[in-house]
Formats: sequence, structure tokens, C-alpha cells
Amino acid sequence: MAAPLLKLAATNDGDADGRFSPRTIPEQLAEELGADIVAGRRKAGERLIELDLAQNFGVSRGPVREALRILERRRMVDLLPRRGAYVRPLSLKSIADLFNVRLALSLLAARTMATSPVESYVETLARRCAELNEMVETGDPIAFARVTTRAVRTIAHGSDNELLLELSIDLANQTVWETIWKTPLDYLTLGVRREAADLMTETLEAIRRRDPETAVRSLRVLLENDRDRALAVLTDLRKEAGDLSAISSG
Amino acid sequence: MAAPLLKLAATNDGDADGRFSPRTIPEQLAEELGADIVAGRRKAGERLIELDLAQNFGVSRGPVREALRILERRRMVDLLPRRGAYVRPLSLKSIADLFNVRLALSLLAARTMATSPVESYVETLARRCAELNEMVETGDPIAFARVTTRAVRTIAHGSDNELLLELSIDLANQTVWETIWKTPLDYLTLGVRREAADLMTETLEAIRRRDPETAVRSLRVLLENDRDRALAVLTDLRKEAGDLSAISSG
DNA sequence: AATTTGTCAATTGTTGACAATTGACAAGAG
DNA sequence: CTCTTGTCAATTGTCAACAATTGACAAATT
Repeated sequence: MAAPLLKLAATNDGDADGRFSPRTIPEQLAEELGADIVAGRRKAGERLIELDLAQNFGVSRGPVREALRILERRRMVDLLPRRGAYVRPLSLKSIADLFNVRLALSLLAARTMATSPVESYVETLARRCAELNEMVETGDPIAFARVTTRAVRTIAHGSDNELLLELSIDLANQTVWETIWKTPLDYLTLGVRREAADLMTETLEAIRRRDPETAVRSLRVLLENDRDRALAVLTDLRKEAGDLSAISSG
Repeated sequence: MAAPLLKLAATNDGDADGRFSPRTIPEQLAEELGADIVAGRRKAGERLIELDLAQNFGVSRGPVREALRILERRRMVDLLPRRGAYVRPLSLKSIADLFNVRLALSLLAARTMATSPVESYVETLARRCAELNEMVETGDPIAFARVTTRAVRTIAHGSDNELLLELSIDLANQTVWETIWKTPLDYLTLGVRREAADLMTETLEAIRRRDPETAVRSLRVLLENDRDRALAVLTDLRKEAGDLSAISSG
């Protein structure tokens, strides 16, 4: 998925879960801290001291503690009992792992969708697909990437699998993705966009004719291409710049 | 509501295995509460009131709060801001979803293992496989099921994907499994065991000759069979008994 | 010199009190 | 009678103080 930006603040957007939860302080703290980690203002492996954070944010340690648990849940920090919280290192390898898990989940979703499709989601996917095809020529890589992400998310919804959806969102919300979002999308050339749009269309059609194997095969190629290109870009980035971000060599 | 008090002093001991777990109070609370939920002593949808829990366990609300966050992470409770914690309902559908997600992850693991195998895990898997073949005849369903689970876990390890492994363990640790574990395993007849052992062997051999497609196909059949049989048993159970457990009709 | 033991500051774990929010119920308005 | 509004108890959110543990460094021991 070359592109999933799903900013935390932007969860009201699109076909997101209709329920809106009141922003609690711990959640806001988690968001702030998470952003800091993403931006490299907190380095990988760095220890996070509760009192410092509390003073920085102008709250007491209680909410900070809860925020740290939230970040642990999002796999952004390691929480060692009695030993404190540490910014979780984010190696290229672990980013690849993340891609692969998301890929597996997406493929399961596609398979389910092609086996017992829910009409409304198929329609939504068709719309995204149409958008995608239109955007092949217009040439805005960012918009194209965003729609691709949405299409994949639609497929996750279409799985009719609550857990799968939850996990997908969880993983998508992770640090990594915002980091990846900042990478140049130059690799989304016209040819690449053409191919991606074709593959997504093929997936859609396979779903429509209830052909799981084809649906899975097409989507797999699409997502694997995307994964490989994104990883290549990230690898290059790491070579060029000194490793200031949360992405370590690992 | 009548939960036994924790024995605080006895918990800091090392484990007999040499690996000692730094059992914090919140973790213990989470474990207790989780067990209560599994056993149906806390019904699905029931509200969990912090003060009650704190008094029952003989601690203050702070640790209880953290325990609730832990259980949220394990998907055992829903945590609604300002509205309290609720025991998460566990429908048959959600159990099926869980099976499917685990299945998808296992298949990814098998694929990876067959693409770039790590010798040590292949060996371990071979041992499990041998065990399995021996146990076809001996006829202890529980032991057979356990070894099957281990074999699948070995494959998860063999994926060389930290995230996948973590998720697998997470999901495996869930309520559901302990519940499922209690179901009668009569369906593991000799024929079924024979088939399962064969499929696992086929998977192993495919991994050895680096044939991902076959490995995935075999394991898929194995796991799908298992899923369907387990779900059938659970469905029957629900029909027979009044729904006292955490498993709701959903 | 290397290892063990003792001490101490820094930090995390826990607590009880206080503030803020919610949901329910009753009183009043339309 | 139905709908709004006000009040109140129950419950969660937050805080600041206190207790317990850790890691580091120094002193003592072998």
C-alpha cells in the first residue's frame, strides 16, 4: 500500500466508524507523543520518563501512564515493568513485516469478499476503482495513493470481519504509515499507476464474478509491487540521510 | 463479584523454569478478571465498575484502571471514555472471524517459511510432524490437538516476522481459545487425525523443497477443516446448553 | 584486581482525596 | 400526554503525596 495516511485527527473522515469518541487527555497525549516519535523528536530506544512528560504536557503522571499504555498497544513504545517506557525501534525489517501482515489481512478480506460479497461494499469499491482509473492520467501521485489506500480499506470493510478490520485500522494508524507518507511518491509513474488501476479493476471484477482465486492473485500482485517499491524508497532514504528518524537500520 | 484476594507477597518469586515473570499487580488483576470473563462469571456486556473491582481485589483504582487497559488490548473488554468498561460480547461470528485471521496469518507464515526457510525452525517443525504421525494411532485427541497447535506455532516462529508472531500469540492468548479448549474433541477421530497428519507432512515437505504454493494449500486445508469442525461443535454446544458462557449467539 | 556489598538518588508503583462528567429521575412547560 | 430542563447520586478522570524498586557508584572484601 503505497500510501496510507490516516492521521489520527482525521478519523472523522470518509467511511470511518460512525461513532465519535470524546477526546480524553490520555488519547491526546498519546497522539502528541506518537507524533514526536514519528518525527524523530524522540529517538528510537530513548527512555520516556513519566515525570518529564507530565511536566512537559502540563498534566500529572496518571494520564501520562495511560497514554503510555495506549502507545504500547499501538506498538510504539515498549513498557518494561519498573524499568520504564522506551521508544520502540523501528527497523526496515519491521516495516517490511508490517507490510506483509497487512497484505495477508487484505488478501483474506478480498477472498471473503469474493466468496460472499456484500453489495454495498462492492459498490463502494467500484466507485474507488473508477476514481482510480480516472486518476491514472491526471498524475497526482498523492491523490492516487490516497484512493488506493481507501480502496484497500473498503476491501477490509467488505470482509465482514470485525477483527480483521480492527487490526487493519490499528496497523494503519501506526507510526510507520505517517512516516512512509512523507516519502517521495515519484515512483508512482504513469506506468505504475496504470498497472495498479488495472490490477484493482481485475480484483473488483473477480469479486463480482465470485472468483476468489483471481481476486486474491490480482490484489496480491498489486500490494506486493507497492510494498517492494515503498521499501526500496525507504532503503534509499536511509542510505542518503543520516539516520535521524525513528527508522533504524536493523 | 466474589473474587478472591490476591496474594501480593508470593508473586515476586522467580519461575521454576528460570524465566521469571515480573508480575505486576495490574497484570495479575488482568489475569484474574480475564479468567472470570472466560468462565462466564462476568457476563458479556456486563459493566465493570472500577471501585467495585478495586475493593474486591483489595487494591486501589489505579492498578484496576491499568488492568482494564490491558484487557482492552486483549480485546476482552470495551473501554468507553467516561462511560466505563464493559465485558466484550463474544459471538460465534467473532470466533469464526478469529479463526480466519489466525488462518491468514498462519498461511503468510507458511509462505515465508517455504520461500526462505530458517533451518532450525524447519527442524522443529519436522519433529512436531513426526510426533503427529506417531500420535495418529495412539488416539489421545487432546495431546494430538496440542501438538497440532504447537506445529502451527512453530510455523509462526518460522515466518521470521516479529509482528506476525506477536499477533498470533496475542490472538491465541485470548479468551476464546481457553473456551474452545474445553470443547469436546471427539471429532478428532482416527480418520481426521490421519488426514491432519498427512496435510502437515505435506506442508513440511513443501517447505523443504521450497514450494510455497503447495505449502500454503496444504496448510489451508488443514486449518480450514479444523476451523469448520470446531465451529460446528461450538454451534451444537450453544444449541444444547442455555447461553451461560461468554459466548453469545450474535 | 576483581567481586561483592552497602548506600543513595532517580524513577516507577500505589494510594486516597478531589473535580468533572454521565445517566436517571422528577418537576415544570408546552 | 410528551418533551424539555434541573437536580442529584454514581462513577470516572485527575491530581499530589507517599512507598517500593531500580541502577549506579563507592567502599569493603577476597
